[in-house]
Amino acid sequence: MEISRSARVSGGSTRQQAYQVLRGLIETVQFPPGQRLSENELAERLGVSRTPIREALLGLRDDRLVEIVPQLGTFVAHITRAALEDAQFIRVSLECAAVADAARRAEPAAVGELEDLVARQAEACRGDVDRFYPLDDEFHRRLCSLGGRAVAWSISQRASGHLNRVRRLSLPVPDYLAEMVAQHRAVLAAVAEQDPGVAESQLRLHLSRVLTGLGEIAHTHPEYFADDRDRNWASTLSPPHDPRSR
Amino acid sequence: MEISRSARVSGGSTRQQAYQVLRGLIETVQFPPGQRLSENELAERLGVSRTPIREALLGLRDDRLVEIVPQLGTFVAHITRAALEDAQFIRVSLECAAVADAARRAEPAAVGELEDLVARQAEACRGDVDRFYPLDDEFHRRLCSLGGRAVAWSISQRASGHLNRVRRLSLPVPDYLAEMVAQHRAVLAAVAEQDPGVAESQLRLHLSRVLTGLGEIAHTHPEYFADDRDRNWASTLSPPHDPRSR
DNA sequence: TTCCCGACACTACCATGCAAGTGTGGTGAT
DNA sequence: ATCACCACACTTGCATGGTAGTGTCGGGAA
Repeated sequence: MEISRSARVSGGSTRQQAYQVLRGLIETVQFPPGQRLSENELAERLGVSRTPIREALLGLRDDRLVEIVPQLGTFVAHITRAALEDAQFIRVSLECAAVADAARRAEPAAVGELEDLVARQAEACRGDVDRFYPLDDEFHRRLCSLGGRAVAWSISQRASGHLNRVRRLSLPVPDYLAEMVAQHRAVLAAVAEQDPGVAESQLRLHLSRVLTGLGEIAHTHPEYFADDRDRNWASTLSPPHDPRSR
Repeated sequence: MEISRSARVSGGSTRQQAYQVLRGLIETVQFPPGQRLSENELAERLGVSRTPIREALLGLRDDRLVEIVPQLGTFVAHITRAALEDAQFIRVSLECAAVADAARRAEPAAVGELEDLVARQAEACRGDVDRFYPLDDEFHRRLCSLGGRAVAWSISQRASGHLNRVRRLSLPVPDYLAEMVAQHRAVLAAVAEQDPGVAESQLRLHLSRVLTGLGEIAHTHPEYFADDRDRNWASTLSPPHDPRSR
């Protein structure tokens, strides 16, 4: 897995490439939670020195994707209920606020582009499912940009490392993907009709759907999780949100 | 300004201390926007090597407080309207969502502690005004923790570097501080009455107040600001830089 | 006087060396 | 057989050296 093959296309500095590669390996669970990450070993395998590796790992630590213990080692972070709750809170808060702004400033041209994107998602459901996730991310990113809140997506994405891992662990059931597409359509329709309230509540519903399969995943892959309490994941993770707020 | 005198008390690694020191110097505008920051010079002045300085600067780049131009230099970021809007959006979105949760789970004991805190703020208004800002931060931090959303404050604080600078530039008019305290009381009252909607709208009103003096500050300190549209020298000084991918 | 151009000083990026601390496994004593 | 202990291998944190690229400034030509 040399860096030249994995992500030379992404350009940028060695540090950025290393960050992208490592983040991808962690989010796709190719580096499973708990795995030890040695600066020396990673530097050798990626064909660079320790410095950019080290700096990339510091960034991943900010994302709570790795845990660095001085003089001991660096480890891929276990999935915890607290981390998932935090990530979900950040994502819902930022993206819902962003989509509300998007609904207020909805431009027909941009909405049309998003509809095309959703149509491509519907195709990807039936074809290669690995193509769905990038389209999903692209949808949410442009939804934020639509309201002039591109920063919402960048922060949300940065904080959603744990969520992306459980998303990857979820088996891509076609029905599930079709439901995603339908929810995207619902959000987009509300945006097109310039109804911030409905757009926000629809997006909130959509985002809460990501964690529904969590209990099952925690059961099939217990070694990926670190219980910071009980294992009652699904019950507390989608708290009854007040739909009337805001 | 050796690191041993400035922040040895903060403990932690050299990198964390360097980050704290530099962030403080930037937020208090002792390092004014546009100032050049040389790794070598900072390392010498703080009495450490370039490595922890460099890593601290990378963190400050994530916070958008410095701009690193490869092979050219590192500069304290100018204050821009876009950066302020982004920071404000993040802060409002996260803290409003957090305070809504706080209102739902309001515990009388914790509310009482916050009332004590507000009382101390009222004292600080008349006394040393420099004591007000830490109390202000503490109030917002504990408000987030109250609803189990401590992460909201940590992310908000990390993103609020630009806001903290304009706060520092605002002259501490006593009336202004008194108004802050009154708004804190209003938010807290809504939380105590377990009214998420009012708590959220009151906090939104309070947070929007921070930027009211912005126009005047931009007039008295034009050199600290960079119009993010024209001004030729600014475009060459902040060239189209890699869109934060770290 | 004005303009072009080249040497220079300086930058951040990356590579590497050294030091302090921790877990482990083997060895010796009991 | 069991336990204590010590040396070793390995870790990250920090210091330092080398490299490619950029802006600056001064000298020479027009």
